[in-house]
Amino acid sequence: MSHEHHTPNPLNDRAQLLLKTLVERYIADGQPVGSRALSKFSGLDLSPASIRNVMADLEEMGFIASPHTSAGRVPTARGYRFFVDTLLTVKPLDRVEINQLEGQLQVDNTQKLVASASHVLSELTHFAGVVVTPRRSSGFRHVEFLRLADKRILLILVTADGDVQNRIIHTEKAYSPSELTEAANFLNQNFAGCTFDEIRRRIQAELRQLREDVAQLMAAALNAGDQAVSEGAEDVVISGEVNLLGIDDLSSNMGKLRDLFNLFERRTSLLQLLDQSSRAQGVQIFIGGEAGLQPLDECSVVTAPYEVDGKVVGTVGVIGPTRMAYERVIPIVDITAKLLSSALTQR
Amino acid sequence: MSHEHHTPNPLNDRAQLLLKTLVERYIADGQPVGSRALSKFSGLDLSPASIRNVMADLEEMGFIASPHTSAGRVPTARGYRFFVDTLLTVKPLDRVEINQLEGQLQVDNTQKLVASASHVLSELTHFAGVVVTPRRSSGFRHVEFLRLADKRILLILVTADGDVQNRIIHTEKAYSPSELTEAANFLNQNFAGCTFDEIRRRIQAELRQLREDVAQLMAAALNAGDQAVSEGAEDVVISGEVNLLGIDDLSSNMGKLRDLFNLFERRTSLLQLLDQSSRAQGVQIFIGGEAGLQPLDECSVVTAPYEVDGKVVGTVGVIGPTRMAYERVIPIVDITAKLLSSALTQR
DNA sequence: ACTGGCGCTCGCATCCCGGGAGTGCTGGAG
DNA sequence: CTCCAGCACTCCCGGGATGCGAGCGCCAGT
Repeated sequence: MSHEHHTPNPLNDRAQLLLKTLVERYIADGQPVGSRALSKFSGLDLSPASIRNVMADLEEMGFIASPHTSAGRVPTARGYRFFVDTLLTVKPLDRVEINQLEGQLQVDNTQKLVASASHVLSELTHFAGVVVTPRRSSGFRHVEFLRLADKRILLILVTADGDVQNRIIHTEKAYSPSELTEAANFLNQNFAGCTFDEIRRRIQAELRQLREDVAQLMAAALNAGDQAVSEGAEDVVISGEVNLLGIDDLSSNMGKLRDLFNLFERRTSLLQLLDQSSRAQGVQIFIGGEAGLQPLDECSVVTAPYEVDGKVVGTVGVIGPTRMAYERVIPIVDITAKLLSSALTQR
Repeated sequence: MSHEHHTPNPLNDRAQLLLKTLVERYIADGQPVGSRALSKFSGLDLSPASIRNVMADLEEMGFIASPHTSAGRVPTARGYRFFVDTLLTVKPLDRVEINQLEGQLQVDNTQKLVASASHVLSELTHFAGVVVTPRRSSGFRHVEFLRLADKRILLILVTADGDVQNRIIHTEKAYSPSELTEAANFLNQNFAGCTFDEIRRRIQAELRQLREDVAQLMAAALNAGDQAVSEGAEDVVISGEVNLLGIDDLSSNMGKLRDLFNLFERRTSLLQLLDQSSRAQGVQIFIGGEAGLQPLDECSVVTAPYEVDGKVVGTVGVIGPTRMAYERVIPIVDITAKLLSSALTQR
């Protein structure tokens, strides 16, 4: 019995080094890497022929594959996975870049903040940036009823996290301004800080003490609140999809490209994927179809959750081709998530 | 002297009919139209040979052109122009479709309304829908200061048209709730209905009668108001760009397609184009490069202004390939503009 | 264990070639 | 004068055929 085969463990050092340089070369060039190229760039002093043996092993184990008989090798999804898990060396962003990034975030408004974060991600990576809008903390803070016309009232609702929703209500009765302020004051003074469910429960009791029409008004407000919380709850903001048109890896297959962009419009399934990431902590990477969505076969998604007051409330990420410069994208996503967290926390 | 050449006026009746059917065929098929096809579909009982003579004339006058020697003819930009100006017969939408369209508009909110209008346009035409957000009437209606923390105040501003802006202000001093309501009341009671410029002028006089800190607060509100009016003034909402990926007229030239999508992201130049249309009244059509933007040379833009209370405040439109079914798109854009107008007016 | 060499397999670019579609022109018929 | 059939011509397009280059696997030799 041979005490050891020539591939004792999953991967010996030499194979790892070669896999690493192969992936790096391929990411840089975009073209299948041959044995000669590898022998030049690996640093090891080996002839192409020897390298070919290792490559054959790597192929057998499913880390690399050749598009056709006489092309070089290309990393498979599994190859990329191993690469990012154990071979990759990320270089953190330097201070200047971080400041630059921070400067691009527009902090005056949650919506703007999220939009600018998404935009920054796409600008820096030249791929598509995605941000899942922060989950509402779903508390009630303040309400205002404003009379627009006899039977149309502008409802302004401020949630606990300081976001403002507005909505126009059509009523059956024409309320006077004093009725409106009365109703608003009642809600503001008694229920600030409660969740809408709480309010609904507690209000049942007090409801009969109020004049009927005012009660009706407040019911409308509650409904709007529920709707605002549930519907506005989670959405995903995408920026720079255009960048993906320039990526030749993707734009070769027109059909695939269409599918991809359709995925972006459908939002929901993308949201599902991004929500997965918010359970983990730190940067997470989905390579190729790992996410379970076909349109993404040739894409990778790099995500990181962000938090406010220590609780995860959303996810930022980048969608690009599988062949992306992970060592750059990963820290960018990481930092953006952290900046977004701190910007949201100190509001 | 010959009293008349064989093309007496710009176009005789026969030439017009042939041009019309040629454009219609081309719009339907997408393939260059030959003389034989024309002789079959024109309704005239003419042989291909005779038709060829007319086609030669049409080509000489620049209405049609042939991609290469032995293909049929395709309409030029000028051909399309003549077609839509004098040859086109639009069939108005039937009642059912209008109701359907109206049902898709979400009326509870200006932003939603605009977004849904854009979406509807793209759905119905299978091209890209664009809507320029309504110009602010720039009046002040109501303001609210809400204390978030010691030195951070949520400013809620309602403009005359019932839209709500919100913004977080960082102040040097920590205001008490009563100071905040005082300032808000002062503004609400004295200046409702004024433009921000007016307020600024009139407040100069009264400013010294107020406590300094309160004055500072109101100055912040005014600045926010100005900014809201000017910045939020006009933006363009685009939907269904994805649809354009499927159009083979466009997706053949990958480079052009990129340019087009970049145009969509840059917004500003698109906005300029759409603003032109808001000066005219009724549906307006820009064919090919008529708009002066190269990325659009193979596109047409069909626009119509919409109004609130009889004043034009924005534009809706569709961007698609030059080869589009104008007789369908035109009424769709027209009706959408009208529905949007009435939805905004009765708010 | 490593390497040089050999034969082999593909992809890709090029060229060639025939079929098809459509045109312009011309001469003749109504 | 109008129309039309016929003809020669041009051009696109698709399908082989061919040559080249890149890369691989294998093997024998060090």
